[in-house]
Amino acid sequence: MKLTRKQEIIVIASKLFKEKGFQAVSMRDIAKAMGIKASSLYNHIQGKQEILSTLILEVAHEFTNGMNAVVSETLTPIQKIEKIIELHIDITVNYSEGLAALNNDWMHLEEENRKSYIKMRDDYEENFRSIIKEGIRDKSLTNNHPEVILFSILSTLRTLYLWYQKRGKLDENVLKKDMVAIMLQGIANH
Amino acid sequence: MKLTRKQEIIVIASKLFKEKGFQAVSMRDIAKAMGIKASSLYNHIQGKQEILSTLILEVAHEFTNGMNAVVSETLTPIQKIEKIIELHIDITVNYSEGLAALNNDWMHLEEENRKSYIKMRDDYEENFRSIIKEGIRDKSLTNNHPEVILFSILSTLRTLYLWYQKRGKLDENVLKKDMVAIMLQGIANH
DNA sequence: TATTGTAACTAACAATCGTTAGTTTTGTGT
DNA sequence: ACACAAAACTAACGATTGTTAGTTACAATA
Repeated sequence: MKLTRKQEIIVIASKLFKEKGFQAVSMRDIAKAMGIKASSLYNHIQGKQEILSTLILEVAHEFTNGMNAVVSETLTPIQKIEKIIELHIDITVNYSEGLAALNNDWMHLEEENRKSYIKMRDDYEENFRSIIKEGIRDKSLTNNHPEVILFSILSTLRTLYLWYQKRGKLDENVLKKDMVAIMLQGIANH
Repeated sequence: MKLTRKQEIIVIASKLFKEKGFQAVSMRDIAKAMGIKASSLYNHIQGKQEILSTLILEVAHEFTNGMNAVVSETLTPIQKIEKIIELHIDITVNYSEGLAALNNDWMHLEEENRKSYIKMRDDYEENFRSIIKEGIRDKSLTNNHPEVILFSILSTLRTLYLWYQKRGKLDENVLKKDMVAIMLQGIANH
């Protein structure tokens, strides 16, 4: 499928953002990477802020939709967690650069978009938290502090994009299997 | 203990960097937070870059020294991993803002400092990797891909600073116990 | 061939950036 | 009261920022 010029700009900008961060990339940097002048970018986009918000909100919606799908299924807490791990891996593979922007540059979103991003993130975490608490209640999960469990898993899943590229040789399914094993069973042999 | 004016600047700047990132904080922002003019900062520091490098390299040395101490002790791989978790928690508690800079803004270090930071980080990871491989060899650790184990643990430890503040009520020792349990035994009840 | 829309261009804007030079204020010890 | 050092100030610099206005090149369509 052929990209529109606008999409091309967003793809190229996202790669620069991932390397240097949103604030360190100028419109002239983006233009140079496209082989055009900075002012020409404005034939296709409204401004720098639009690039960032498009990138981040697209990924945020992927997470929200994915989580909603998981929640609405009738599964055990552990099965739901496995689905969530799968969701993160899929998004990491398909939206690596957007994920970097979401993790590192969300605070540079303008007021309105920042608010709706934070809302989506909070809702996402709250759904995840509920699943964990449910698992602790029915004794399928260990009785550790739910907040520590939540952040341990989420930290790993959220920074997967930093590692996935280096591990290109590692198959997506093998990665999923190992990650599920490590998070559920731990790394100690017993 | 009383801080020098230089140290005050670095403390205040680090808090701003943690919120907005290095590039989004101007010397005028830092000065305003200090209640002085931007040019007055130069009576105490060489420039913006010095603030960043001081912050990051200080924390990086903490990690290096801590890891060297762990490696030189005669402990089982699992005991070494516990020590490393402890190390990260300690650094998180004492250098929260520097840790944020290290994680998010290391790429804005100038050539020489960036190189030495990367060297320290690579050495750190290599030491950690060796411990994990040793654990897999002697069967005290599960036979998952060592790289996946490494990144799972390190992701959690490295982003702890993002969560620790919210969980102020959680005692440092309880946190350590839960994190060790989760990483070693997993979260599934068995 | 003439028209039209797309996408590039040049030139410039006001604002802000890190930093420097030179000067004045403030506080301390004699 | 005086000297001296520390630390603030004002003013400005050249560079870079995101963005706008107005214009030109080019390709497809009528």
